[in-house]
Amino acid sequence: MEAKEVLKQHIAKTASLTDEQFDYFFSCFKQQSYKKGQTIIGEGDRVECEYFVLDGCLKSFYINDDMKMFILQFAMPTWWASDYNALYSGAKATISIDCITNAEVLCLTNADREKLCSELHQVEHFFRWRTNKGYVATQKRLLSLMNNDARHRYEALMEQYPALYNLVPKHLIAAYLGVSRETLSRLYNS
Amino acid sequence: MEAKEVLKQHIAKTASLTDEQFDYFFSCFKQQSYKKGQTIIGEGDRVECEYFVLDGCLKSFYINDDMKMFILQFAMPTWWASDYNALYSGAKATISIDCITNAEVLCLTNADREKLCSELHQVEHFFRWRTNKGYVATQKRLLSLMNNDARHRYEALMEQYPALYNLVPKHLIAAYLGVSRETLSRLYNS
DNA sequence: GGAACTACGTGATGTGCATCACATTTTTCA
DNA sequence: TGAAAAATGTGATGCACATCACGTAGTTCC
Repeated sequence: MEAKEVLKQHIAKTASLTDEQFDYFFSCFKQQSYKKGQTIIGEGDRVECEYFVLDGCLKSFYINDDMKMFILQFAMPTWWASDYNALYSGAKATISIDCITNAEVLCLTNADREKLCSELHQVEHFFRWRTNKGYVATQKRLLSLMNNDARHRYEALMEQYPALYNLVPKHLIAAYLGVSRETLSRLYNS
Repeated sequence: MEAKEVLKQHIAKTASLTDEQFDYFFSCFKQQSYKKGQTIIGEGDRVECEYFVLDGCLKSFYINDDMKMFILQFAMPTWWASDYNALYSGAKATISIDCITNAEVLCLTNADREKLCSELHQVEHFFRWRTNKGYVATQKRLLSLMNNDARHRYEALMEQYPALYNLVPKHLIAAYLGVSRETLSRLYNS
């Protein structure tokens, strides 16, 4: 399917735009291809855009002082990703994004999003809903991290996103769950 | 200060409403008083409203099967609280809210918020920004939970919200940080 | 003002998971 | 296609924190 059509159907679930409005909306996006392993946002970068995934899989992550990686999100097709703190505030990126597989994305600059939101009420509506969904999901994950042990979290993740099992290396799944790769390995070999 | 004025100044930071628009906006809120210990949202309730805190302190929390409590948020004046998953989806509450101190709040029903958002573009703008802020803060807390040990998290919390130290019992701070009350007690007595 | 409840402190013990170390397999790419 | 790099498996050891148990101080409220 066309990039345009993918985005259109995605938006249509929560906002109703006329064809002209959607054409204008879509015209603000820039399509871009990335290779596996390529960096989209690096630590310390100025963050200009957010990214809508058309194809492939991204990860957004944080690396601490001991070079340990923590994954915030695996971004699959129709998911959005960015360092939203940096993007909204103008601060430098603390969250990085790179490509787990080759990827095809649509880029939208912060300036264009704000412009679209102020020009088209329905676009603002869409972004409110999207952000709300992310907020609720993140709260749920926070609770899961406090409440459940590593095995529970692993099983819950595999149940919700079975595709991840073959798509992303195990040590990245560990970095998402917040356990060491060794512990994760022991979990599913028993 | 008047409830109306508190809300007005709060909104004005991110949205510009005319006086008439704000009057209409405010007319959708219902002011309510609660006593210390009182439940605002109980597990399993239908959630009708979200709450804007004028005075006092609320907590939003989850209780697991072992009756262990995990606190998502301490809601202080000018903060918003609800079970947003239940509120938006119509599902029954899994998050509860009650009062740590006597409290004064403004209630806004889900239906009224959606109505206001669709009628007044600036209101939708406000709620997009508020939710975005919550999203970013929750992500940050998730990272902190994965990255830092209990002492770090405790010190970061006390630095950011020193008022909590005298305002809320220590075992609730423990439930927020995701450690046992015993461990927390040992942390700051050393 | 005394009983009941809640908050808090602190020792002893247990455990889930991290860390270190090294072997093995799989993937990458020149 | 063969060498280097990345991913994975597995044992041994250590530690941060949970849990249990019990004592004390402060608060609530009939």
